[in-house]
Amino acid sequence: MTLKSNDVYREYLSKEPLNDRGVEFEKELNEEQLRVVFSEGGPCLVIAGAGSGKTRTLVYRVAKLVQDGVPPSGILLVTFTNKAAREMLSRVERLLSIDETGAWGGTFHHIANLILRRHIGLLGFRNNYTILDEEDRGDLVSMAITEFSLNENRRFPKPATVSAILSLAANLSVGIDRIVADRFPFMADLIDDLMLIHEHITERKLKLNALDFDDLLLFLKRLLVEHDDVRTHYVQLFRHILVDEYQDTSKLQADVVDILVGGQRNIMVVGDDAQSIYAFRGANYENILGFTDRYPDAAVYKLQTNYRSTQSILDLANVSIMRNKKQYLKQLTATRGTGDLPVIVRCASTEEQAGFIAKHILSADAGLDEIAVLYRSHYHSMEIQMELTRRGIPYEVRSGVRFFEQAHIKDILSFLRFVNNPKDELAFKRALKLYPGIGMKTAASLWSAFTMQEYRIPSLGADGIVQELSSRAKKTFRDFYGLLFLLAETGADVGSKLPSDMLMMILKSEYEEYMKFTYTNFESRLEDIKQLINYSTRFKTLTEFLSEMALVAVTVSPGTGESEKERVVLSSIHQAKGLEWKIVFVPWLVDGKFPVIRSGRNDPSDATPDIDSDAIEEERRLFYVAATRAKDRLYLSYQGWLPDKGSYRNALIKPSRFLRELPSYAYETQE
DNA sequence: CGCGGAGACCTTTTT
DNA sequence: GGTCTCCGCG
Repeated sequence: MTLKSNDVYREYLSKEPLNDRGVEFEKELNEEQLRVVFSEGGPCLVIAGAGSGKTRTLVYRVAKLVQDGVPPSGILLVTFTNKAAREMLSRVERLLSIDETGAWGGTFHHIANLILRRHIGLLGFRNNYTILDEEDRGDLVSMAITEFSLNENRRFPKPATVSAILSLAANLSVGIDRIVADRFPFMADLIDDLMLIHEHITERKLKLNALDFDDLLLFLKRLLVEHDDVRTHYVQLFRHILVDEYQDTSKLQADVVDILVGGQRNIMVVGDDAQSIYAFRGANYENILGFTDRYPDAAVYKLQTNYRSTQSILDLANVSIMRNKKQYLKQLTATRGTGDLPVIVRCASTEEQAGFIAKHILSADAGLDEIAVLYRSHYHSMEIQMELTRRGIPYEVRSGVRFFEQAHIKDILSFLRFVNNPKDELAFKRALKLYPGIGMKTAASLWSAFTMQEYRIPSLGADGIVQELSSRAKKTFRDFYGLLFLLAETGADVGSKLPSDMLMMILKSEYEEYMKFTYTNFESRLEDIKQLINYSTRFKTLTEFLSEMALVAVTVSPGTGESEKERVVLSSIHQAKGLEWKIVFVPWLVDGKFPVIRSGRNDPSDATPDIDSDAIEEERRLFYVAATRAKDRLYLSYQGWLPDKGSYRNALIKPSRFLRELPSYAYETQE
């Protein structure tokens, strides 16, 4: 069946104009996009190039569904970041001139959490479970390593590596042995130990009543597979499922989606295989390549018109990505004309590069908020930050330390974490150790005393277990315990006290005194905590607040000009996905830095100086993502000299292979 | 047993 | 820069 989309669209509008915004509809979407928006139910795969308006298409699709009478709560919109979800839903709201769509929108993890809170009892957990972040899981792993003395005879990989392996196994739905064989062959002799650790921390998490990020997805799948009634409920609830950035979904996530789609098969996925940059985390682009095998009746649309960049920028991106073997062929065409050639800039040093960027920012014919610096690794931004600060250019760093992951924020949150979930040993110890005179040992013995009281705060008499402590420790434990008692005072229903009130109580307790005493940067810590309290006022329950802390990434901006509206954005390329700026700088295009060469690979059999092709292809896609963020101007820069580790001299450096492999017609050079 | 200081080491990307 | 480890003192 072929449809003349414009006709359909006109007919549709004549019947039901999209309020006063119908005009926007016509202006913004092209024929192909309209066809996607108006496609009748059923599976739908949209393979769309960079800058093609994928998000817009999804937004309009959701709006149309709502207008067609699909209850908003029957729409599940899965996006990559919570921010993207919020933005998309608010665009739908504006489009329909309503206050709230009521659609379910968010990341896989967010949605999993919403569903699990209601049903996790079926899996043996309690619904006040803690969500563990990467650091917490790393701690669990290292505790296991210590417990089994795995470090004694040989050098054991870092907890983060172990964690990554476990995570990949979960997300790709395969055994640990497969992951090790495929991606970590040099660890083949450690498989038994890895299994041991895995089993151990799985048990441990059950005891802690805690789930890590992967568990959220893993348990959601289990819940849906094992409990027919729950599955039926959500399959019927979500009449339409839309997934953005499908190229970056993992096997596990695709499985969950396939289950939720059920018999209705109203699924639409949108993605660009050329922008798959999360394989290291278990993204599996078999999902997008194999979509039509799983849904043979799927309608497939290719969006190849680019509305963002000039043709010169696209040409450079296209010619670069052509070198990748694994891809759908797409030929992007710009609607915006040729534009200026991208510029490759050779700088002598890292500092000079920072100077160059700052100078061009100042002389650019664009607002500061239309300019971004996108880099491969966080530390690439160091000198640039310094230079921008020096010249008083306001900027905002979007990568790096997240606000809620800062030690002092996690410190104060650990009180709440514990009150919310009294089985959370990690939180108990973390909070307790903040008090002077309490270290590892004391915390551990107090924990075992506490667990004897069956995890109930009010039932524990503080004095009952402090007798053997030093007098200083005694006093601090009484303080600590008194505070917990106060926080949990309401007894049965912890949720009846507002999170912000609880944070205030912590601050008003002796804790503030200790903080003043312990930290030299007390003032700035206090400032952060006040910000946290401010942020927390929008949450009514503790569980909701803590979930948000765990699942939403808000980065700390050490940048200058907090109050300025116009700020240059400094971001990792990963975090810049889906965004666009008039002018984009990509620094550190240096051999070994971008693409990254993992020097830490202790694989003796890996004698090849080259990086394996899968990894290099992912790096190239990353380069592609970076280049296609630019609308008008693209500056690619590298340093000729870099400080060499181990010697006093600077080492001569080659430009990145991504620059060397470009044909000379694709760019101009500048010193 | 807690804690602070000194020095080494390492830096991919993140929900 | 940030974190981890070791050491010596109270």
